[in-house]
Amino acid sequence: MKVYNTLSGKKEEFVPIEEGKVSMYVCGPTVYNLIHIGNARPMIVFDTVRRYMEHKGYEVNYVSNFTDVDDKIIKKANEEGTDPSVISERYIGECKKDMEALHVKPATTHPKATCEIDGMIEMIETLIEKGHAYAAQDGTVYFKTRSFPGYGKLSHKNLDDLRSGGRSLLVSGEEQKQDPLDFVLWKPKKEGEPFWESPWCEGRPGWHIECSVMSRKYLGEEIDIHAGGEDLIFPHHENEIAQSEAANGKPFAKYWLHNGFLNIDNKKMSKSLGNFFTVRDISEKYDLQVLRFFMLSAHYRSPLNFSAELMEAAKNGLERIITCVSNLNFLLEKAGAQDLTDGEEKALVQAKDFVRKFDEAMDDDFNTADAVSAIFELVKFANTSVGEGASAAFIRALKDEIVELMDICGLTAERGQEMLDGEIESLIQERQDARKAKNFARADEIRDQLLEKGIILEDTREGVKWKRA
RNA sequence: GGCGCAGUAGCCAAGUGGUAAGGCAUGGGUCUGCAACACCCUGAUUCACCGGUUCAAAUCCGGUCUGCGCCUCCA
Repeated sequence: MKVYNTLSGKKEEFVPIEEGKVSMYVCGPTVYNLIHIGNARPMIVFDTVRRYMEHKGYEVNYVSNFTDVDDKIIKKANEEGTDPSVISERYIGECKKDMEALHVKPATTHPKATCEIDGMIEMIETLIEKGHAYAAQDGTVYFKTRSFPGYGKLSHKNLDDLRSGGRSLLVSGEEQKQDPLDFVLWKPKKEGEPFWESPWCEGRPGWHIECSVMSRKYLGEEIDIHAGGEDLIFPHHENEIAQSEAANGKPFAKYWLHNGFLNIDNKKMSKSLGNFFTVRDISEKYDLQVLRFFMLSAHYRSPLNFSAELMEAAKNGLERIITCVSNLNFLLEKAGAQDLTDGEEKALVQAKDFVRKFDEAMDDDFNTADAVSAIFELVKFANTSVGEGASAAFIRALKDEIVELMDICGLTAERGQEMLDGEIESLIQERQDARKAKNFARADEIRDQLLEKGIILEDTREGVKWKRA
């Protein structure tokens, strides 16, 4: 399995620190509002990475934090006249609902920054002791960027470029910094802000230290994978590396994975442009599984454009796969013969090629676009090779393959066993009787009646099928 | 200014040296009482442009144009 490592700028063979196990940290959202579809991309793609790893037999320890102390949370709390924790708890709850609908598995641990303050203070103390950090007059603690030789290795920047190129870095008004590139580890409280006691002042942690501490606590000093959006490469992840490696004295994460941005009409999503969508917005029109499928249709490192048309296309494509599975289930019930014929055995060997293609695509830096295309090819194969007289074993084998590949992607291809109301069932029967008697007016009337209730009927050679709209 | 990414059919999107996957949409067909649904078939002599390397390039090198991101605790 190869993964693209931002650190080296190359695809590398994935070799976990401990055989058979994967430790993975994914930077989570700041919980000040409903998550937007951009937040959903890393959740979906790295959940898919996790699922694939698990499919390969790895035991994955997956940690993703909630940043629950932040200016925006405090601002919102002040606006509502409530405590910041009320805001963060509310949106953690909402975020978890969205994740569930997106089929993002809960992390092994979802740490919250506010519960890890002691660990942060401890790491900051270590950094000061080792000469990598210093406290200013007002109690602000800064990381001394120049003290860490590897600074810039992730984002491939060098300090001198940053100095000469940086715009506001030099005029940030933070003249108490020894160097403009130094960043905050601990900052003093302002009036009305939540705060914690510390050796330097009453205050709260900087953003970057949170992840270094939570990652170490739940996964250890050295981890396999650290992931997040590409915008986090600098400064967030660069700073995490500096903090963790300076404090622990050993390499931090072996592989750094970053997803590309989600754009709207090739523009960055922003509230000011009015092209801002929350996951909840999308859920009003689509099963969120469609959003997941849409995101998996491109490679995770590419920028991905979002639009209503593309969601429609994704919906139709996903529907094709789901329909195939439901057709197979339908045929399964009707299947006469149970055992595979020789021809069917050969066909199943052929079908394995698509499964192999799927695995090869995923092994190549999680190329979900290619993996999904393998599923489509398998669907086509099933559609063309399952005819009348196909054996139950054959149909089931193909169906199981499709369902399993979809499951690795976090997609549910098999509709649950939905029970028909006795009323609906009898209406369908009545319509069948009417059709037999060529009373098509009555038949159409019943069809319309059911349609109003969201039941779509399909008359096929094998009988009447129905589905919910 | 510094660093980086991208430009493949109407749209989306794989492919990174060996002669263009897959999906959506369109068109044709099958099925059907009709319809809807579904299914099958259908598409780039060509990969932004110009040069170069090579037996061979969408893929490598140089240049040009275009779009985008990061350098502001925005995933």
